[in-house]
Order: sequence, then C-alpha cells, then structure tokens
Amino acid sequence: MSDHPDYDRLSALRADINRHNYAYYVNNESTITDADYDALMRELQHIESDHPEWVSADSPTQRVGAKPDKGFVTVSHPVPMLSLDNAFSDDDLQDFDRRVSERLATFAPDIVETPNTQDLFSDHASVDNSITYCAEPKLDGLAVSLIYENGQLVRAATRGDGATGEDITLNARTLNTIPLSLMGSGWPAFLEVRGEVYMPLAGFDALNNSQREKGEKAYINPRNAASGALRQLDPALTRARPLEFCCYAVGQVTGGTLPKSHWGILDTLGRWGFKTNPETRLVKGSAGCAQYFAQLGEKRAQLPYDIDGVVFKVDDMGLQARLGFVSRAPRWAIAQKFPAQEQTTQLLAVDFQVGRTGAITPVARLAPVFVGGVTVSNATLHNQDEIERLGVGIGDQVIIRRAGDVIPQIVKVATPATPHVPIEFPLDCPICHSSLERVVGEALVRCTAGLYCAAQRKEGLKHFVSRKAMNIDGLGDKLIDTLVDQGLVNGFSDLFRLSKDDLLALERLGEKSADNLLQALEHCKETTFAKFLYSLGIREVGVATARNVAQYFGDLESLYAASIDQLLSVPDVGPIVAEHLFGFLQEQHNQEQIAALLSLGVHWLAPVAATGQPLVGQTWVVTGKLETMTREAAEARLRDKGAQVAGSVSKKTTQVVAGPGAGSKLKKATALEIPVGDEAWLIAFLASLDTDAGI
DNA sequence: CTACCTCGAGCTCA
DNA sequence: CTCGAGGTAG
Repeated sequence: MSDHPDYDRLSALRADINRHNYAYYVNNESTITDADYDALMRELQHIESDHPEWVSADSPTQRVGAKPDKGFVTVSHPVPMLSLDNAFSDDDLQDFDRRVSERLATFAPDIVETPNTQDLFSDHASVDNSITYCAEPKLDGLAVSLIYENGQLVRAATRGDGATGEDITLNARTLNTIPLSLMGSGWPAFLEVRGEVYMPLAGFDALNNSQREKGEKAYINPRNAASGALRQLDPALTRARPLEFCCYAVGQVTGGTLPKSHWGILDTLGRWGFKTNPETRLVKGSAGCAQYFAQLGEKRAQLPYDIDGVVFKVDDMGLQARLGFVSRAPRWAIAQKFPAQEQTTQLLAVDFQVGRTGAITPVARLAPVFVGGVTVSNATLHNQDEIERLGVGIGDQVIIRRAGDVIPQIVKVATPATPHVPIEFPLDCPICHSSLERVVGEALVRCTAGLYCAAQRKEGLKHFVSRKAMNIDGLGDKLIDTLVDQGLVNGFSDLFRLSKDDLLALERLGEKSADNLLQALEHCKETTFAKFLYSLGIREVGVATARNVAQYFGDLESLYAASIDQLLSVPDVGPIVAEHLFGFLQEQHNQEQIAALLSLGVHWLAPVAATGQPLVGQTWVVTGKLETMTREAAEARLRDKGAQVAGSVSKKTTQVVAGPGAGSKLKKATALEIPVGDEAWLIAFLASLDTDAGI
C-alpha cells in the first residue's frame, strides 16, 4: 500500500462517504448536506483520476460500471434458493406450529425449551414452552442472492428456478442499500446474503410521474418496475431507479461463524451494512404469530412498500437444522399470505380452446379489471363441471380472485344477469366440428379428430418446435398459425418442405427472416432420439419419460418392436403411458409422419453403447466456480462419458470436482473421504479419457 | 396469467 | 417505429 498522503485522504473519503451512504440509505438519516456530500464525492473522484491505480471495485465511485455487450449469464446458487410453504389462515399457521413442536419433541423432548428472548406479544413468555419465531413482512419484490468474499461483493444473482439464476452483479452494485464491501469486522470469508430487491412506493410514484412527464408509459406496479429495473442491460439505467435491498437470510457461509439465532443473524447483517426490516419481531407460538399477522395487516396500508404477507421462521438455528427440509421448502419457515384480492367484473363471453391433445378448455373473457397488481381479462374455467359448480352465465357479474400464486380464478357469481344466459358447452369441436368425447372418470372433453383438427395440429406444431423439443428458432405461435391457416403446413414434416418462396410470400416475413428460419430448420435436423420422441407430442410422454424410453430402447426399430410389457419395464412408465406409447406407434399415420421426418433428414447419433463409456455407474458432483467452462458444460461432458451427475454429495458419490467457492458439498466430500479434484484436474482427466478412447 | 426487457427484422416516412 | 419471438419474474 502507498503511504502517499493522498492515499490516506482517499481512504478517509471512502470511509466517510460509505458512512453517510449507510446512514442515509439504510437508516434513513441525513448526516450531511447534499452539497457537502457532493463535495466529498468530487474530491474522491479527483484523487482517483489523479491516481487511477488506486481505483478499486468497492470505491463508492464505482457503483455504475460499463454496460456489458452480452446479456445476463446464468449462474448456479451455492445453496439452492428454496421457496416457502404458504399458509392462508391462522389455522394453517397453527398446523405449522404444531408440526414444528411435534417434530422437535419427537426427536429431543427437552429441546423445545425456548431460548431466553424478548417477547413482544406474550405476557407469560417465561412460563410457556412454545416455539420462538422470527416474524417479518414478506416484501413484494424479487429474491436476490449476494456473495461476499473477504467482505467484498463479488456476485449478485436472481433467484431463477432456485438452483440457477442470472448474474446481475453489475446492476446490484448500483443499489445504495447493497454494500460493495462489508462494514465492521468478523464476517466469514465466504458469505451469501439473501434478501429482496423492491421499489418503495414513494420511489415508484416518483418514477411513474417522471415517466409520464417524458411521455413514456407508467409501470403497472412496484414489483414489475423493480423486476424491469433489475434486468436492464445498462447499469446506469438501473442506477436511476429507486430500488432498495433488504436482507432476510444467509445462504452459504464458510470461513466464519454467525449467531445461533435468526434474529441474531439479521442483527449482525445490519451491523455489516445491510438494511433489515424494521417490522421484524420475535413472537411466541402460533398465538404470537397470529397476533403479529393481524397487527401487520392493519399497518399494511401505512407501510412505505408493498408486502404480500408475513414470513415466520423458527428463530433458533439449532432447531432449524433439526427440522431440515421437505422437498423444496424448509420445515422451519412458512409464509402467511394476506387474503387474495378480489374484484367484481363482468363475464363477457366464454371461448373454447382446443389443446394439443384435443382437450376443450373453456376460457372466460372478462371486462378487464385491475386486481392484485395486474389487469385480468382472461381466466380459465377448467371444464364443464366447474361451470356448473359456479352456475355462471354470460353477462353475469363475477368475483375474480388473484391469489399470490398468480393464476386468476372466478370465485363465484356476484350478480347474475337477467335473464340468465347459460354457457353452452359446444357439441362439436369449435375449430374442426368433429365430434367430442368425454372419457369416463375424466372431467375433460376432447375433440376426436386428432391431427385432422387444425387447432390440434397447431398446438402439436408449437410443441414440436419448442425449445425442449426440436428447438427451432424463429418459429413462433403467430407464424405457425399462418402456416397452418394457409395450408402450407399440416404435419411436422411439412415444415422441412417449406421453400424460401413459400416463406417470402408471407406477410411481414422478409429475406433475412426466411433465411434464418430455413437455417434453423436445417440445423435442428440433427437431434437426439429422446428429443425426437418428446417432439412427437405423445400423450403423457414428457421430457423425462422420453429420455427414459430413448435410453431403454436405444433406437427407433427396437421401440417399434416393443410390446406393451416391454414398454412397462421402462423406468417410470406405467400402464397408462405404455398404452399411449403403444397406440401412437401402431397408428399408421404416425408411422408415416415419422418416416417422412427421417427421410427429410431428421437424424440423431446412435448413442454410444452405455457400457462402452468409461464413467458408467459412477456418480459425480461438480461444485464451486469453474473458470474455463460453465458448471453445466462440465456436467454435460461428464454425462457424455456415462457418469450420473448429482446435485449433492452422498456415500454413493464417486468423485467430486470442486472449484473456488465450494462449500458444504466440499466439506461433506472430505468428511466422507470421497476423492476431490479441481478444474485443472478435471480437464486433464477428461483429456486422458479422450486419448485412451482414441488408442 | 400478466408484465417487463431485449433482440432482430420489417415497414414507413423523410 | 412496430411487431414477433424469446426470455425472465412472481
């Protein structure tokens, strides 16, 4: 480090600015005038421009970086970001509390004794033995994971599907409530902080006012505005949005320890520079939870941000560990949602959609109504039984509910229209007018025309070209509609018979689009047996089943030759799936379609006999960050060699590959004495396999 | 189910 | 500028 006097000044400036930032953005206190603050910033910028070698990523001047020319990169979470179970009533909450207590009592009767914590809602805290929960508002924003290595923010990612999300580091850095380097001391070498990025209501209103002044469109709700802001490609634009980050948990932690209670952890995170929610409280038992929920519900309208419920977590981390997880959610936490918002609107009409399998679904067309943050104008009515249950008719005023779980539903009729106009379920297919059948035991009605029905053809084609199937780029819904409507495409194989002239004749489809599409069609011909099977859209055959079937039979000839019994011996294939598969393959039309596709050049490489692969029967785990390839790529290469790739380490694991940042998995591997290699080792190992194979 | 962002391409008008 | 396609989020 330099002992240059300017350097001392620079360090002092950064510390000062960070302190003022923290006070202002995290604690909502002004500790300096704007003018003085600007002066400090200018002075810092001045020193940094004189000494560019001193500029570091955690300097307050470095919040806005250059705009990346690529989109966002997917990254995996060191520990999956799980979702929470939902409670919709105090009863649900009582059940939750009972499950927690019982489970803890079963395993260790004495552990239920609660730690000595302050209690805000119960007078007899000292005598009861109910569980202590940490209660906090559930902010309505986006879940984000922040990784700090040695106190420096190194990565921010969206939640994504829980296992992998998008790298939004550059955008996250622009939030003043996200520390670039942690304050204080004592933080673990590797710390993952989780929380919510959200837009406070005041900022949202201001943003929308300025949008309107600029003649641009206003955002519909704070959550969407926050979501949009975060996935802005240019960090400067994100910077201009009033976003905040509020932490609520930690993910992976290595190289240090944290307090033994959730409350303590939040408190500690607060001291390291994070914003924590001021409404957070400790409560006891389901009664305490219910009381907190009721009180926050009353306060909700006054809060400066949107919330959609309350989260209760068992406060004691030791108890959390004992409770563990069920599938995708922790047993020690629950989210209680506020009652779903409801609105009344008019049922204008009911359309009947025909799905890929011919299923007829009634869809309610509603007078647009704003409910739960979005404008709802469609809602599914599921089936005839549902229509009868509701007793709903055209023109009725109906109550729409949009629960937190996204899908709007018609709850009931508010005011029936007079006279009642019944919803007539069609007697034949609304598209092709073939007859309908209702399978006994099913609520569904189906069009019997199969591929003779234009709607089913369209849906089948949409499935065929979709990403997980043949993955044909540039063939969207609209184009498929036109192609089928114009009679240019009927079966799958017709796609490959399209000429450039056919395409150029279509509206809004020029030279470039036509070329791109033809190229995509050519490109997709090389596929895999599994994807091909999936693409065909056989009932009940999804990605997983297709893969199993493909692996089991290896090639089309064997599959064609298979009896029902043989189909049944494929993993995860039961009598129903076997029947569908068998029926599909027997049908002459399908055989012709498959033959046509193959003759037009669709092909796949014969899988190298599984037994011939070097890693067959081995289970590998890849963890941590890799430098020269993505983790997914590494896993794919291992699978190519016949290995099973698992997400977690167990006794059965053969080999672990660990990059920097590996945590619990690495620890477990060491504990179980499973061999561990790093990336360089992996590359060398894969290379050795290839040379061996070549000899 | 709806809303948002990004991208490439086509259309329109100067 | 507008459109369609593709992706994300809850």
